[in-house]
Amino acid sequence: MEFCNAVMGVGREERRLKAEGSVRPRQHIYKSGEARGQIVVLRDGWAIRFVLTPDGRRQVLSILLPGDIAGGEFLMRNEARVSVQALATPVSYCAFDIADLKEIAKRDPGLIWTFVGIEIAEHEASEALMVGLGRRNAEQRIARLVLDIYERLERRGLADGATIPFVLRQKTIADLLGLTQVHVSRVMTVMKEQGIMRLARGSLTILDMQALRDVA
Amino acid sequence: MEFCNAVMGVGREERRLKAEGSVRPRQHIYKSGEARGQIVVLRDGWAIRFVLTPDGRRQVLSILLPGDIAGGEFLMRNEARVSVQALATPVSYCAFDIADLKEIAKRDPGLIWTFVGIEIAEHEASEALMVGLGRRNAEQRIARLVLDIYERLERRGLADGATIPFVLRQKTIADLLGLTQVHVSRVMTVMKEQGIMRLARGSLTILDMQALRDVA
DNA sequence: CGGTTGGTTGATATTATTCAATGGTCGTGG
DNA sequence: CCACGACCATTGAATAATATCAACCAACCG
Repeated sequence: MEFCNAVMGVGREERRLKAEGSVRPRQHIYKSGEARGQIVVLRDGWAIRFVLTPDGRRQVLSILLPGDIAGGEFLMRNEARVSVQALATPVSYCAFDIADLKEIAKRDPGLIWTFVGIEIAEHEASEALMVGLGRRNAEQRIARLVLDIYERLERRGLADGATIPFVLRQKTIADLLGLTQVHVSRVMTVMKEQGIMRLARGSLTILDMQALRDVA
Repeated sequence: MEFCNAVMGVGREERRLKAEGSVRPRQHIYKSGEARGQIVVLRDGWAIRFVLTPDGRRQVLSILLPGDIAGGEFLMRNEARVSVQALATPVSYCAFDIADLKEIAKRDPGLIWTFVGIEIAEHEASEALMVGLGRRNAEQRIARLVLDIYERLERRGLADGATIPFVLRQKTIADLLGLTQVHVSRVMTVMKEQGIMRLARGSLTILDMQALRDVA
C-alpha cells in the first residue's frame, strides 16, 4: 500500500513499471532458488512465505495478506531464499522489477528509505514470531496468530466487525507455529468449545475478544 | 566491519562522529524502551539482543560477536524494541548517532543501501533461527548454533583451528533456542560424550566436525 | 572461608508428536 | 446426479521430547 504509493508517486511515466499478475489457489508466485528479481505487492488473496528443510519439513515464515510485500530479498541477491505460494484463495498482485526500482532510487533516495522501513518491519515481525516459537505454548501461539491476523485485516478495512475471512488450513498454522496439524486441531477445538471463537466456511468470528487477549 | 568502512569512508571530517564505548560483563548496552538513537558496532567481547515476555521469560534474538551491529531499529523508531547486554565478557564498541548518519546519507545515498543490506541480513538470520525453533529438535538446534558461531568467528579470524572462545552460559543458549537450561545441559553432555566437542574454561573445540554437520 | 553462579543429575509431570482410523466436504468426471 | 478421490478436520491411544522440581557439586571470588 504504502509501498505502492512510494513507487507510484515518483512520476507518472513510471506507471508502466508496474506489472500485474495472478495465480490460482495453491500455486507458487515464486520458488526458492528462482531468480525472479521482482518485488511483489499482494492485491487480493492470501499467501505464505516458507522454506523447506532438507528432511522435508516446512517452516512458514509469514502470512501475506492483501497489501503485504514479498521479495525484498531480491534487493541484495538474485536468487530467492524462500518460496511464496498462494493459499486456498486465488491471488492477484502487482510486481516491480528490482532493476527499475534501483534506477528510480538513483533519482529519489527516499525510495531506498522505504526499503529500509520495509525490511525493518519484516525483521520485527520475524522476531515477534520467534518469541512465540521459543517461549510460548500452543494455545498462546494460536491466540496470538488469530489476533495478529484480525488486527492486520481490521487495519486494512477487511474485517466485518469481529468476523474476518480465514483461509488458513490447520497444517499451515502448524507449519507457521512449529506444531503438528493434529495438535492445532485439538487446541482450536478447545478454544471453540470455550466460546472464544467460531469458525465456519472460511470465516472466523472472535466471540470473546477479552478471553483471546488474556490467553495471548 | 563493512559498516564501519562504509561510514568512515565518507570523508575524513566525519571521523568525529564515531564515539567509543565499553561496558563491563553482564551490563546493558541499551535497554528496551530507551531512546538511544545510535547504531552500535561491537569491537570486542560478546553480547546478546533479547526481549523479556510479560511473564518474565526471556527470548534471546541473536548473539552479537565482534564486528556485529545492533540498533538498526533506531533508523525507523526512537525507542529500542529490544535490549542489548554484554555476556560474561567486557564489551567495547563504537557508536554512531542516527541523526548524523541520516545527515551523511543525504549526501551519500550509498549509505542507505548499506542499511538495507544490514537489515536484510539480520532478517535472514532471524528467519534461519525461526526454522530451527519451529522445526528442529534440541540436538539439531545446538549443533547448528555451535557451527554458526564457529563459522562467524572463523570468518573474522577469531578461531584457532577448531577451537574458539565460547562464553555462552547454558541459560543463554536455552533462551536463544527455546529450551530449558537443564535440557541444554543434558544434550550437550551427550554430545561431549560422543566426542563431538569439548568445552573447557571458556573455549570450545570441535573434535568431530563431520559428526557435528551431520547432526545439524 | 562462605556466598554466588553455573553445571549436572534424578524423578516426575506436562506438552506435543506419532500413528491410525473415521467422517465431512468439495470438485470432477462418468 | 452420483460416485469417487483428494483434501481436511477430528479423535483416541501410545509414545517421545522437553519441562519442572529439587538436590548436589564444582569453580570462582571477595
